[in-house]
Amino acid sequence: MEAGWQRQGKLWSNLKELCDVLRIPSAAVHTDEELLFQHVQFKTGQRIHTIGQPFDTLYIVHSGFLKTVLIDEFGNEQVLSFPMKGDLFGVDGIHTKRYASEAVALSNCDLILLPFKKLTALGRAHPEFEHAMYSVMSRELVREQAMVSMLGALSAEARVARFLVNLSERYADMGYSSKLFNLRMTRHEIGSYLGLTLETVSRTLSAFNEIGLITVDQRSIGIKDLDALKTLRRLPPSSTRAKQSGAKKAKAAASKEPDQPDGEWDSLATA
Amino acid sequence: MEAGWQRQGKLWSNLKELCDVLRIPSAAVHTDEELLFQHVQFKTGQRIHTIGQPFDTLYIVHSGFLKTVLIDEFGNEQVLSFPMKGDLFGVDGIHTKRYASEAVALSNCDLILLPFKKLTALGRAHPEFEHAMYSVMSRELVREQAMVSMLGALSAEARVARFLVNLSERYADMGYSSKLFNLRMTRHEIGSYLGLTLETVSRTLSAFNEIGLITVDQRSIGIKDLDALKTLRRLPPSSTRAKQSGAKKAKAAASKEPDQPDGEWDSLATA
DNA sequence: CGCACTTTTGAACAGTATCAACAAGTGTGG
DNA sequence: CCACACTTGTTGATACTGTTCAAAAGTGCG
Repeated sequence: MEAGWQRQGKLWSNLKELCDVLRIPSAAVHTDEELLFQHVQFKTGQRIHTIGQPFDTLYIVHSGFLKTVLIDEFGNEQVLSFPMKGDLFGVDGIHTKRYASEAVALSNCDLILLPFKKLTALGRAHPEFEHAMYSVMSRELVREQAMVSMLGALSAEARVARFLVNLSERYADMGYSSKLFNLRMTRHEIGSYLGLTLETVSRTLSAFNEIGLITVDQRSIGIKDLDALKTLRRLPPSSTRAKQSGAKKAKAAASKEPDQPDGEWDSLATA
Repeated sequence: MEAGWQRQGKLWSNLKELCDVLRIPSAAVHTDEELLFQHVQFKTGQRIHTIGQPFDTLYIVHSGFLKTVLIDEFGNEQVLSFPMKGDLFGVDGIHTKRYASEAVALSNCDLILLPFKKLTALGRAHPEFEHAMYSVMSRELVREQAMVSMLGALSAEARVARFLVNLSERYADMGYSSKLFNLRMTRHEIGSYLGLTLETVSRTLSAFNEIGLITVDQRSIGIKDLDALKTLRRLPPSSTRAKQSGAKKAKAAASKEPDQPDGEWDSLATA
């Protein structure tokens, strides 16, 4: 038992662990740093913060999957992002001192709390940490810009294709299989995220399956032709598709290859 | 002649002026602060930075109008924002140390240079300035989120309407008329920004003009019914529109009311 | 003055949304 | 344990919003 913060099933992290999760260099950080960061757990469906709630802390995903949403004047959800391991969220609360969006757990989650006061204090003590925080916020902004660009210019098929490619790369980053994974969100949520209806998402996934780019079985996705997905701009007409149905009846259902955690507390089992 | 930085037609600003332009509290700032920030001028059409160019400084618009764009693999521009007085841009360069977007002057511009190194140093010396910078970056993120939401959920008419409302409010903030102003960008650029074609933008403006919400004469826009623009979700069918053309033949062409600067160097004439 | 760019408007078409029916899976309570 | 309600996902038919292609007029600049 190396430290007190290991008690209670790892409810705390030190600065080095925080940096590692965020994928920022922790070289210059003193490993003897006393500062500890509290973890907090949420179960599937629970709300982390709501719109208008007073802001004081940022969240870093240690494990699990979430969505952040905006709610329009008539209660319709607009999905903004699907935070997962290593992502920071809550940043939109800094400006008005109130969260501008709502965050909901799509699976059981383990989050690291980063009080904004602590962040600024830390930035003053560790210049390279301050730089890293600006960098992470910049990364978020670039991500949003890419979303705007996608929504503004790409067809439905291209959006879904890029969504799958991004997810695949994200899973690879996290050390899971990039070829076989489960979606943590519904078609409706994907559609909202991509500016499409759930029917269009469903049809597009079916079409990709038909031409052998992927396999689909409910939430289970198998990537079969990553390059095609990456470069796809628009689908060939369905008349062309009808013929070439060959070797692609391999429903992914049977394969039980270990792809990603599905446990009670995602990747928290390493106690 | 109060200070050396007034020489050469106001090429420098102190910290207080910087904060004022950014609309952040400068109360705690020492007015005797020695630090000066260089200005730089760009003429219409000039490029401030390009994609991939090494990043080291942020820009704050002191006067003038710009656009920031992404360029896709085949050279198509995707407009991301239209920075104007008080806006910060270049933030997307922090993460990868290279600008992720390109900024172009739509009018003659006067920009304040904020070297990123200077920003971080300043943040350490003035905690409230550091907080303000986080706040401004958060504001940018919220703005991008609003764009994503708009592109994902609103009809073409609603997008154009909201664009006009935002512009109107922005002009009001800057002290210009919110009821009569000139667009600094082409229909094509507006369309790119809103995820529409230039034809749709043109048609929508014409339709708004027909039903009396605005007056349009090329780049000149007159706001006639702000509330209707704010709440507009979708236009009544054109068959309905045909009848009710009444008191709205007032082409804005004749009115030469002073609305905003159009000089050689926008609002730089106050020397 | 001429040429390139911008804007407007029309007509036909295409891509998605909408509406609807149904199937499969999940949880609840009798 | 099964009946029932509810959520999620698939697929089809149809309508409609916005794009594409095209033509012409207006604007501005060298």
